[in-house]
Amino acid sequence: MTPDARPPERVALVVAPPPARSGSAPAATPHRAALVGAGVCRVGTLDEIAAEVGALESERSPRWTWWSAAGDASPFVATGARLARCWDIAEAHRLAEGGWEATPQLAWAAAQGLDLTSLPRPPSGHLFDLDAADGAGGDGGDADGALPTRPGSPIRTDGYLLPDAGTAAWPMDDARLVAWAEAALVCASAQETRLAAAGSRAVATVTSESAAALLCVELARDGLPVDRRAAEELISQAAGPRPQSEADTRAIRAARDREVLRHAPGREGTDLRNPLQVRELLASVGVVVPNTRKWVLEPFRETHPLVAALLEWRRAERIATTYGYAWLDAHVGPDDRLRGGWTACDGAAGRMTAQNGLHNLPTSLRPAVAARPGHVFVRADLGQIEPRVLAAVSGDRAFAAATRADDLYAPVAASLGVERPVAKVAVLAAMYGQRSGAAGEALRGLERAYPAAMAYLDRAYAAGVRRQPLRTFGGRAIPLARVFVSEATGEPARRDAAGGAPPVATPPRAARDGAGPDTRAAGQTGTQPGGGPGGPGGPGGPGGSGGPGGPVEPGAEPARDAARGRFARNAVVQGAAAELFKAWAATVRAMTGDLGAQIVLCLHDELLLHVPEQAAEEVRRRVATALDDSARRWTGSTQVRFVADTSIVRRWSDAKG
DNA sequence: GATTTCACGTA
DNA sequence: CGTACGTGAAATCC
Repeated sequence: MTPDARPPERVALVVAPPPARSGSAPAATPHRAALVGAGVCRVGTLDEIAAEVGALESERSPRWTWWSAAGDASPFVATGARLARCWDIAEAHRLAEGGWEATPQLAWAAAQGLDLTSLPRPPSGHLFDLDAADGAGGDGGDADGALPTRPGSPIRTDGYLLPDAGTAAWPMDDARLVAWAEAALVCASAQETRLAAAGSRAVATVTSESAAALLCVELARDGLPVDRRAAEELISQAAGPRPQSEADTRAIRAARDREVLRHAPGREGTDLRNPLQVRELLASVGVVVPNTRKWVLEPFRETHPLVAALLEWRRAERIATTYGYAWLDAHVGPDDRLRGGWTACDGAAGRMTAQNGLHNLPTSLRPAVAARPGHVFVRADLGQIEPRVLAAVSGDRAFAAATRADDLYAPVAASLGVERPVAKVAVLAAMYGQRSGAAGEALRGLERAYPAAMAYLDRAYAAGVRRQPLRTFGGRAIPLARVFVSEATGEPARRDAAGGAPPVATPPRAARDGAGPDTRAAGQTGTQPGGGPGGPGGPGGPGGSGGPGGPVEPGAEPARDAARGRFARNAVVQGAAAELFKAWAATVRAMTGDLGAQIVLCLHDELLLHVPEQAAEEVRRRVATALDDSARRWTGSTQVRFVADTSIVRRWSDAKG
């Protein structure tokens, strides 16, 4: 199909944001779009531009370039357009700079090498913005007095973008729309130049991350096919029949509660949804626990019938509240598709995320995910992806040799002279951090057998502790400045709201500007924790550079430091696995679209495709081929083998490999 | 009304 | 055998 080997031409595709809403009027859909590049410059209605997009796609297959897929590609995806190659400026920015915020203003400034700490912000007050939309509707500058370089341009004389360019507060006429598209071209090119200069494989990563972001828009559009009647049946088994009224709801709830409370005479008033009261309830029957979590209670199952009843109650309550009828009604459309928002990368290591239960649907409900008549699912799981990824990113020859086995742990066990389960635990402990050290001996064996892989993990850990810039194999910056743990327990590690940032829902960062001590001020020379893969495991010590020298910094806090170290060690593996997965998903998307296949679910190491029955075998073959192709491109070699278990099923729950 | 804590589902 | 994510209910803090 591809006519030649030249890199595809960039064509910017942008849409005007919906006009500022007046009063309580609902936000309108964008109605105009622009397309600029490859010798073409068009402005028009969405329909007009969609026709142009279709023609260009089939004739030139350009590198569609947009500020973000969600903002600019959605209207075209909605019409059913299938676009092959793209460059997503927001995703490129997230990759290069870390964190989640990726407005055009921020991405532009970073790409231009401008100081991010003095990024111009819009006037601020919300009420104020409405006035600004009218009053400053001309090409007025903002408070800084910085003016556009020329009428209609979003670029200020000081090099930054106008703070409200691209928003409803900067209403776009056709001239502005074209300038907005031209700015996207400039920004993307600058991003590419910077990424290429860094000498990494980051440019390739951006293209697959961009494809993943476009896939996310398609996933949100298409949804996951659900057998509604099967879902209702499963829910009713767990949570009882669908309530017909408020009173009915209360009665069913009370009945469920009674099954537990009858084991505690005299305490029928306990609110089972209140953990404190539950703890007291348990204490009253002699079960004294620090908290009432499932794994804490599990050992007490036989101690008192109340415990078993409570655990069963929790299971039912989970279905009733989170995955019950309300969930079904809210998120499964009239076409029997479960829909939620998707993001191409989380704020930490870069995995995909999904909302509305798409990523944490209890296995007990999975039989309800069923192919439509005339269709089947092709499901594919990557096997042992994380240790295989570690072999690739660390360049460890011996570990790479182990990946040639279908079961990687078998040769590892042989090398260490231990049983397979011991080898497995040791590898997992090495990758994820051993806190309750069990496999000490086996770990030392790993150090001897696979020194490069272990050193890679150690370097990541050290970089995390020292807050040194760190990147995944594919070039994604890992945000280390913001990881902390709650001091007391030392347990729950979380990122603060500024950086890690929730993707779609309820961004609570409304008035963020402090944003914490964002350490990416200057260079951001991210280092990978290991030597390049091509090189002979060259242990080119990254952190080196003298750095803080002493092992303990002034403000060192062991609990937090260790948590950051574990986070970093996990992130370089998990994040690289996410990169490979997305490259695979993008390749599958590209290779199977012509057969009518639709990717309907991405689950970290698993793909679910909805395909016409007669195409199933061919799709299954191509999914496997796609893995070989994307793995070879991603690793740059054939040393590390990746394996996928693929099957053709009618229900998601069928035939787990 | 927004944020935090607890709990639990997935990988 | 740890990290990450999203969700809901209740408690807590303005």
